[in-house]
Amino acid sequence: MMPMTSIEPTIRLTQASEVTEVLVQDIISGQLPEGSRISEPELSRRYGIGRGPLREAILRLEGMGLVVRAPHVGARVVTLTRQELSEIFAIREALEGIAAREAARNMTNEDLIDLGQLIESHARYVDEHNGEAYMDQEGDYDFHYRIIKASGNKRLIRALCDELYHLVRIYRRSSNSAARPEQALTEHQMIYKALKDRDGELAEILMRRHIARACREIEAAIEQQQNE
Amino acid sequence: MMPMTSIEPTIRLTQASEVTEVLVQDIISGQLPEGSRISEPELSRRYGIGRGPLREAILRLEGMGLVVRAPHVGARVVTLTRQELSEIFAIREALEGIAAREAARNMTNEDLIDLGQLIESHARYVDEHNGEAYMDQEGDYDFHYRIIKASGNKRLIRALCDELYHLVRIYRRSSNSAARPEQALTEHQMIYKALKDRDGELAEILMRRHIARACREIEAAIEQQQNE
DNA sequence: AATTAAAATATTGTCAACAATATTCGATGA
DNA sequence: TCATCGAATATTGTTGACAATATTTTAATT
Repeated sequence: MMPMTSIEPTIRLTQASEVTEVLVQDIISGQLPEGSRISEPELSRRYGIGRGPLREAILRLEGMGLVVRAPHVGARVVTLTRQELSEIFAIREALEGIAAREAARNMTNEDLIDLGQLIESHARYVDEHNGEAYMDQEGDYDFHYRIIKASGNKRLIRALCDELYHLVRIYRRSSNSAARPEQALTEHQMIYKALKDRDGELAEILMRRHIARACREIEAAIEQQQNE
Repeated sequence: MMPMTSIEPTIRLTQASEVTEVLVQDIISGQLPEGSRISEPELSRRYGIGRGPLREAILRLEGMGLVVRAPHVGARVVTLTRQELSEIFAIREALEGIAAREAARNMTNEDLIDLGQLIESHARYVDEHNGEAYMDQEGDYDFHYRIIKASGNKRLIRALCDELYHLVRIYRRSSNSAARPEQALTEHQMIYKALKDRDGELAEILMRRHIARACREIEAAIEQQQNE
């Protein structure tokens, strides 16, 4: 056993999965804007692959909710109305709440230590940069990612990390959402404390409020954006 | 506008979507048992269609979580371990809780009247049948369906009705889960009252407890089933 | 006999052509 | 000029063949 010494782990990804990644990136980056058509012949030419794998990729995007398909008509990049965005956040609130609750039960002590270090590095960053930017919001994602992963619920992880988050990122691209870093940091610290205390109920409540607040901020930002 | 008088609304479904339905039914009915391989050539012959539409159907099943696919190996019907079943119920608890909360805000008065009638018919049924069977559990689904639909959250509806429920139904097939009807009916009535009072918070709490209890019942049934 | 290696087989992944449907463009009429 | 109808075009849906990979069978060696 262990016959081959190949470092390269023979991960010859399939074309369909590769082009799926590319399409996700193109949508999130805005190269394929919201509402734009997904033309099979065009993309087939652009990426130099047949329509078969491309269709598989589009099917996957539909599963992620990044694309809407109509029979005999084709696929379009989803357009996130304000309504839909708030729908997505409602789901996120529910799911991440559960994730926090289960994480409180399932996190290892090592997980907790790592999470504490992450928060400390965020705190330093916010301190040094006078509350600006907050690591381009990536740090926020890190925090949420780790808790979701720590929940140990595979379907939950898939639903949040592989599906919902892409949708949120689409929105984040176009809006320069403020994201008050001190406030967020404080909330993270409280959630962390609840996790460390293994208080799943409290962790859930705090996580839900954290996300609900972020949702309200975004809605306010949209409001403001529309009034200028 | 409105040029054609065709009653038949030109719903010429695509082969892929038709075979998707068939496969879902076959999986839920147990004709394709848990863990069995999904062979493309075999099913292609059996249903008399090409492999293209069949692959699209399999992709969709994967999106629903009914099937697990491995590159260059193929797809298998998912096998629901006890662990996974409890994962699914955790997600259901979170999502249906939110659905109840939003339904309390968005239900029309007519929706409420209809729901009340549904509960009354359930009550009559339980009364007449001395607490047996409870309409093959279909009535329970009806109740949940209506609340989910009434939430008005399209993504939530899709996640619950088009994806999660199929998974629960797979399990229900093999187990003759008892489902104590009086208890369930009482819980339904309480949820209904909260909805009528437009008390979203309470409706959410009650719905979550309702589902958590069902989950515990199922786990107990599994336990018992294994010990015989 | 058991284990490994190699060939044969079967299955999945991909491609290119064809069929069915939708969209676009232009012609015709009022 | 505008609306409506029809032909032309383009796109999606489907098929069958081929390529790449995995699985099974067979053969050979220890």
